[in-house]
Amino acid sequence: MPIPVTKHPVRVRVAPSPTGDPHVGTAYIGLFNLAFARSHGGQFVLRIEDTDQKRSTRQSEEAIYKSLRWAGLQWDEGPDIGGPRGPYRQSERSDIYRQHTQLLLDSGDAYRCFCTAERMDKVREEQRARKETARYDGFCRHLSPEESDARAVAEPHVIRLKFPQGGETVVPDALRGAVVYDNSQIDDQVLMKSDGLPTYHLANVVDDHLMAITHVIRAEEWLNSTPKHLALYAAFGWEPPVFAHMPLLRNADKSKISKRKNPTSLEYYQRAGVLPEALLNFLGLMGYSRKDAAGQDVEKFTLDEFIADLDLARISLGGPVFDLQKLDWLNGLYLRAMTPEQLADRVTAFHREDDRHAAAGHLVQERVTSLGDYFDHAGTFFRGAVEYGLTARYFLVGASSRKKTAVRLDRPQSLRFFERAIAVLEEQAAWTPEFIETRLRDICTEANVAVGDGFMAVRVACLGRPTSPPLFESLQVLGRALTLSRLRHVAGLLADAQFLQRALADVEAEVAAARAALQPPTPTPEASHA
RNA sequence: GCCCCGUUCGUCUAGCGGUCAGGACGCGGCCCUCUCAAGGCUGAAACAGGAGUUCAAUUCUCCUACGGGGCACCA
Repeated sequence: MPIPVTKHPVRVRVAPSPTGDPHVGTAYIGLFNLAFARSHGGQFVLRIEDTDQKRSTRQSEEAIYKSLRWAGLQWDEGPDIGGPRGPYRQSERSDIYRQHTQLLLDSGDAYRCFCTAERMDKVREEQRARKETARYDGFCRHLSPEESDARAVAEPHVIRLKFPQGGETVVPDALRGAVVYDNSQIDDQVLMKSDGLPTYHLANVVDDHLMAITHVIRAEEWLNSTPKHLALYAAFGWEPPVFAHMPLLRNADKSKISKRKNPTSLEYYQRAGVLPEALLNFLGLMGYSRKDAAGQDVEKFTLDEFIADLDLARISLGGPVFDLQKLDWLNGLYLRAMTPEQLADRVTAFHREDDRHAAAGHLVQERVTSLGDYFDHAGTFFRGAVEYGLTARYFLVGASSRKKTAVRLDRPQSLRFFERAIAVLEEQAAWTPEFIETRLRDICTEANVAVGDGFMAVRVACLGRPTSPPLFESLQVLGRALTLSRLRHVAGLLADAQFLQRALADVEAEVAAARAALQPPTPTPEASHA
């Protein structure tokens, strides 16, 4: 089934929400959107969905630009570069949403809802008690226009879509055909929040239309809300775009990819020395595959080749597990394909453009004995995961203490200690040594362990060694993305009850092998007879 | 709980009624080799289960199971 392309030019978009780190899922969806646009001579738009005032930050927005550019996903129109259909930041489009909401109010396709949060909670509770689907009960749906207008003056309210009751809605999905929904399953979605800002559903439909988006290629998590979007297009009298819902990237346990179980921040990959072309190549293998003219599977390809080949209809819908091992292999393939000069240039550029060196130099200066010695001390700042051998024993918080009275945590307690550390360091705050130190001290106190012991556990987890420059400055240099990924990695290791035993067994095996190598060779029977 | 989507080696996938079910990562073995990688060769490894349609089902239909997603004044 070919993807319908009736309108020209093709216009697609990626619409991240600037809440937290730039996400690898954004790059994944961005890649397919960009490639689709390019392969049809169309445009790729970046829109910032910052209607959640509480969580959106400008800092996160900047990080998204930086990371998407790094990855090589350059947009044709966006908040930072403008374009004919702007503004591209939803927080700057409030008037547009207000006008369109008024249109729906006037036409009777939307209505004001004065229900309080308390009432909504109660309704939901009752529905749950009766084992019904929790949905809005339509309490305000039939208020008279007069009452609605009168109360609107003083009472806080939201505006809801009057979703058709009865019948069904068919979502034509370009990847899976017609998906049918019973309208009774769908409730009256809030379109405008009481703060006067639109919800995703309204903003997304209005913007997609005004920005002349022809194909909405987005993650599968949106499939179930598409009937509401279709209802909005209908209420406005607009022609809906073509929808294609991509499978969700998964963790190893098949759940939706999450930072708990995978590095999801694009900054992580950049700072871990992953080549952007390798990352895109890898993402292009998720749910998709290609063959060469001879029918052989092709694993390695450039963005241009991906674009030339792209056929959305070939996307496989099973959720692909994001496998770092294969990414590593691909990255190595790219590195090996370079000439030595190219490799040197890339390494040099990677380091020259990296802000870690200025601070790392400061930390390492007192410890280096030569220029070449530098990376012995600073190398850990420029890698992804670190390997732990015998040092894994420090993960049992307290294992480093020489004081007999010191508290030592067992494995589950240590795991909780690390989880706590992750939680406090995740907090949206400036990534400074002061912030890190304060938070880590707090959790040591909470856990009732000596700060030296707690810090040692974190040091080994994040830097790989029990000796390092001052911890907090080091973590600052390492950066939030790498620090958290290493802490999460260790938490994952600690979650395995057998991990430490296995690490110990590995070490013992190594020692045994070394010992065996030291033994004089036993004379062979032949030798002794001779 | 309700709704929706999905299900081929551990993982990414090819397959679109008749195949020894192919490739890739990872894993094992062998070769190459001063080490380690890389590279070459090679091995183990999958159609979730059950009905039906058909001369023939991995492929089509239905049911079940399992996985995922959604059911917010978050996106």
